[in-house]
Amino acid sequence: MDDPYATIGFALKQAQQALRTRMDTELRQIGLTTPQYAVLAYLKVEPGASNAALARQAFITPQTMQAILVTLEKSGLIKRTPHPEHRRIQTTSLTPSGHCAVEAASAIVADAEKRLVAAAAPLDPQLVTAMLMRLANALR
Amino acid sequence: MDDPYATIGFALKQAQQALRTRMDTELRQIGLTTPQYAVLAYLKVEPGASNAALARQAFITPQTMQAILVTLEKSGLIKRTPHPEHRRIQTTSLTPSGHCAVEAASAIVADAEKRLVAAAAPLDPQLVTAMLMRLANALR
DNA sequence: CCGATATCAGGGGGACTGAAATTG
DNA sequence: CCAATTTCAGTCACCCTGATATCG
Repeated sequence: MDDPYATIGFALKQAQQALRTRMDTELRQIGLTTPQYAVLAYLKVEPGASNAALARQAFITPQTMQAILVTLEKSGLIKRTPHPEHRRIQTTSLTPSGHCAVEAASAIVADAEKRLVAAAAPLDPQLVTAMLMRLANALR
Repeated sequence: MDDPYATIGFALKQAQQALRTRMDTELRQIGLTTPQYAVLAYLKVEPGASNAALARQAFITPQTMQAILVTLEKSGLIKRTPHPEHRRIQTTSLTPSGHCAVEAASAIVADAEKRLVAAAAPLDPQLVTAMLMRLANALR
């Protein structure tokens, strides 16, 4: 391993860090962090998800997700209500204000995605996405 | 943007997070974190780099890099000596123990990289690396 | 009793901004 | 005086482990 900077691992880290930094900077204008946006975006598609389910989806511990949800609930972007049948479970969903935030964030995220797609050329974006998913799965 | 999970951005995040989690877990056995390893690996190739130079290379602030270097110096993995001509500048280099740590870490990192290369197939690893660098540059 | 869920408590590494001192 | 470097101080979101309580 002569040059560690010519590896997929390092390039992956730098690309993701650039994305994270950019998104954090832009999303701060509407009071969101990148992980917070990720949760909100998932809740838009899958309303009613539990803390544990959200943690599994994001590959983090339930305790970490719990902290994120507490912050989002304090901000009034989500509401958490006990599950009708399993009262131990808290179902999570977006508030109207939460929907608003996701809407505002989507413009920012779409712009970043557009840059990524352009930079991936001439590779097909879908092919790149599929390849990245294979990378993630290969490490678990 | 109907399904945010079919985007390059999300796939990039998940792939890097999987890599980060795996490397953190494995590197902890030799007392290193991923960012710490990155610094050590860079110092092996470019001995004598300054704090500011390291920060620029990693795209983080000098203050953040400073904290990482302080920890590494306390651990005895690096030594910092004033620059012979510009006494304000601290040149950084690996100690023998630091070289040892990089050596031990390289086996771990090489294993992860091998998995990545395999998962990237049938795409050429060098092509993937180059594409990821383009992604990073497109976001700055 | 066990498994899954939720939550409290504590800690740590990494990232930022702001501000100050030094040096060339 | 200015620019670059280093460093101190403070803050924060994130992620972890451990422990506890509650359901089904």
